[in-house]
Amino acid sequence: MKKILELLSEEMGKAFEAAGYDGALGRVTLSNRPDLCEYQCNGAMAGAKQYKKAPIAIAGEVAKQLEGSRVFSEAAAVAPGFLNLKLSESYLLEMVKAMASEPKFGLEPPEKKKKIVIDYGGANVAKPLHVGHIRPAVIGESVKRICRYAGHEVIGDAHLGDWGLQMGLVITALQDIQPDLAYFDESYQGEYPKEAPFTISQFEELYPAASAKSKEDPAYKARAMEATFKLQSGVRGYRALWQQILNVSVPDLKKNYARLNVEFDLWKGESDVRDLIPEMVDYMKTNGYAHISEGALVVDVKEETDTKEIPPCMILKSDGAALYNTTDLATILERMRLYHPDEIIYVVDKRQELYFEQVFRCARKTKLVEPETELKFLGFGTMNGSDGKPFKTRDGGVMRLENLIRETEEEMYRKIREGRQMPEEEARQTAGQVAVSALKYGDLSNQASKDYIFDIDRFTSFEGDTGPYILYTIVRIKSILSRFVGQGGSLEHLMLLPAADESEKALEMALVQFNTMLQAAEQETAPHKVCAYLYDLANAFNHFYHETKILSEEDRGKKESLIALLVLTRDVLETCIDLLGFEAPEKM
RNA sequence: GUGUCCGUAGCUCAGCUGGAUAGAGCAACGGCCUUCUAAGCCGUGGGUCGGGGGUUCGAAUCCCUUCGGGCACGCCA
Repeated sequence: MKKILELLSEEMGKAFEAAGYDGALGRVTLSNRPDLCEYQCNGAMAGAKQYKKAPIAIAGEVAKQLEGSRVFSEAAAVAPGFLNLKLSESYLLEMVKAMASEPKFGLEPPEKKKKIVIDYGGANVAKPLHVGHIRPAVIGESVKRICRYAGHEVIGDAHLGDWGLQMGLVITALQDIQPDLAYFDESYQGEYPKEAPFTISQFEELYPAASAKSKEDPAYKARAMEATFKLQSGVRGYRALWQQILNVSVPDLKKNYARLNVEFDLWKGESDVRDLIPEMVDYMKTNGYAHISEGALVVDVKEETDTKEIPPCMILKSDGAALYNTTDLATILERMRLYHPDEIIYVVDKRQELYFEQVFRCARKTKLVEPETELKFLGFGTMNGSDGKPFKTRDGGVMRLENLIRETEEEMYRKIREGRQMPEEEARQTAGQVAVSALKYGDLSNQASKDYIFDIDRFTSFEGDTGPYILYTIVRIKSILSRFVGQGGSLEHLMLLPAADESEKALEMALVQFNTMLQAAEQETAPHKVCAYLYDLANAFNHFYHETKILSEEDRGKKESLIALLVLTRDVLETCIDLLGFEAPEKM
């Protein structure tokens, strides 16, 4: 179905035309003065100059055309030329009914169904996830769900960092601890053991220690680089050990992502494109795209229209080694071959914007992608502590993601135990769900591109614009519905009646905004719009709830209508939280 | 230096294809539970939208300028 503002604008446009004016002036927007009206149209003021007429006169003529309208119950011309509008309850009811009966609450399918690859998460093998990984995971997952809901085919790829120096570091560190392992014996010909010679918890110390050591000790770093080189050049033992590291690390990553309801369709990594690199480099050379500059192989990507200097995109370092650019470009090549996407979205730290600009230009210039392939950079800001600086633990270290989640769960559990009577096990489970909502909503309600301040007390609060508040609202609805069913009521085939009061009408108007909101969220890849909508809708519901007695309503038809409205509200709220990547418990 | 993003209430943030009295939440204060979850609802106070200029009937929103801050700027990812 069409969006409400489009329908209202069409209606208003007809009135403008009937009064002898350009119909395009009839653009209707949500009122910014809810005390005066529900919707407004400012077209009379916009058209005043064109028609050399006082805006109020135009508005008056248009308002006259709307007398007896089935859409607007009120259309008043107000100085200096506003058209203040109220929707008729019967028309609004038609909209709500249509929304309830149509798939996806009246969201129209996209004009063109796209195949989208979304690259998010930013995890590295053998390095535990830390708080810095929460944003790409949470934002990427939500964007994936939003695009998918909007009707596109979406492939989420974790694109693991599994091929760089960090692998060499971990291997070197392992060698120091267990030098006798068969993997390090170059004369060893037999099968390697099936069991990995290490556990995931060992990596937790191994990598940070190795990384620190390599910064201080050049000899150590040289060993790590050599190990990296051996791995990349295919030394048998190193490859086997690398595979063991993946075998241990990837399930652990999956487990941690799963706690945040983050699911990837692909667990590909940088290593997957290793064999494409020589071919790609050769292609860039033979087609004259790449040339040597300061010893390195580069592709120029600057353009006439640039307002700043764009450095060339480096394909190979002066020592001939591949780098991040190389794997990213090869990954684009691979994705085009395997999936041929219409769009690739990168959910990465916004500090990498210039870098990706280079990569995108390079991919275009070298025709790795088609001219119409969209390459989109979705940069996110830093998650800061209350001091406005990147979030740290109390002792100044980097906090593990697992610990952040656990601490949030503990906090939620404590609050639930304080405020509610609930069995231990149920309280634990509920705390888990509410904690995820707190973390995700706290993150997603901020614009992705901005830095934000992580405040655990604020996010876990049940008050205000928080995940727990949204869940609480849903739980309230579920509670009424289950009582209704318990009393023998059915949630099927309920007939909606026109809104009986202002709070009910306001709830319906909020509901009807759904398709508008979702389209904007999808087109702008903006999960925070879903959050803002959720909060508006939850507020509208809670206000309505306060004003309306539902289960004690004696008129059966009216009661069923109220229940139908509750069902719709619940469904929309739950759809929205699913788009953000969390879910509501039955009780809390 | 060049580019880029940001500066809105004490704090955290919306609003930015220009519209009426700039909105929320938190914090502060005051109301509302014999009745569907008060983890809720209603209300009060709190603002030179960093400063200046311009465009416009009208600017937080567009343009210019200035101050303050973040970030990026070829062999890291």
